[in-house]
Amino acid sequence: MGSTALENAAGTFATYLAANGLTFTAQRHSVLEQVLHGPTHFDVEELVDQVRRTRAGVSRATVYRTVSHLEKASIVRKMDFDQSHAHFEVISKGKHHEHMVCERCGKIVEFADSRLEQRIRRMAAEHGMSMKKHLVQIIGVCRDCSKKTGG
Amino acid sequence: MGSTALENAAGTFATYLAANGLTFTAQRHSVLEQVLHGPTHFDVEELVDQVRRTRAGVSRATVYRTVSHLEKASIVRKMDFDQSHAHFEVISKGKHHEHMVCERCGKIVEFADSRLEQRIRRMAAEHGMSMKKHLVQIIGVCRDCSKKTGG
DNA sequence: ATCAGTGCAAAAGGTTTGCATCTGA
DNA sequence: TCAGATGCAAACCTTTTGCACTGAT
Repeated sequence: MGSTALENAAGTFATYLAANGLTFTAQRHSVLEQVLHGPTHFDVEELVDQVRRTRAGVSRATVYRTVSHLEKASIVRKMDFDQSHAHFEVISKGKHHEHMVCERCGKIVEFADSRLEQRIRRMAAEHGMSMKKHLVQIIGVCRDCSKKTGG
Repeated sequence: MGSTALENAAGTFATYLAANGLTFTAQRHSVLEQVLHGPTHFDVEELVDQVRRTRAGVSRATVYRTVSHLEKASIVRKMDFDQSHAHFEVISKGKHHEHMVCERCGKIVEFADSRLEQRIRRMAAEHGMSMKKHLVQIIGVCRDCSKKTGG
């Protein structure tokens, strides 16, 4: 299942582009490739660096524009972890999950809990909200950091 | 209990300022007052306008600096609803709550659910995370907007 | 040819900061 | 008095955009 996920995503992106009369250019290939090979969580500046390391000649503007397309194609998802800059997550074909963020080391741990999800759906329903998406974040100090200096 | 909450918050702020060798200036009074009189959720630009309406001569910089102090004093709390600009919530002495945001009209509804909180505490514990705070957001279309154009 | 894509540099927004001046305990 | 506070404008940072040029069909 190594390159399969990549091929799938590439297919998804190609479909999205075609459906919108857009072109799968070399630059877009580069950006997609780096997004899929890189960490699950990233911000655009990191991505620009990554892409530049691999392929010279992709401008910052193009990276931003491509990420925006990847978002529309549901290959990445914008996360509002921080107000200062955008942060994205590569959407795995896996299950929905939430996030824990360590405020000391910045590590992000994913978790899922069906009872939690259930509760959230119920709350939305009780308030007459047609839920499009939801977000759960736990901010604290992770196990490793607690060991180092105390929780 | 009308002005009591205000007096309490003013007291809290005064204590915070004193504890840090800072001064409770006229400008800081103005900003605090507007924060307490204004809506529970606000962004700085709105606050600048509000303060300006009441008292001329409070600069944007001072409003930003004061809000930052209010945050440290735990009178307001920064919310990461949106990556484009900071959004704050006045911390009521009331119970903890989460938020639902309508993506059509921007309305924010607060809700609380002990089972949800319980589940979150459990998840943190299971992952060895010492939780400092958490965040739950439900994004969707509210009842009113659903009525207007369909959910 | 034609229409989209790209790069560059400038523009845009929100937020922060340097500095000279003012002020309150 | 004198450290802290303020206002202004410039600086900052991330993200977006205008425009002329390039490229693929």
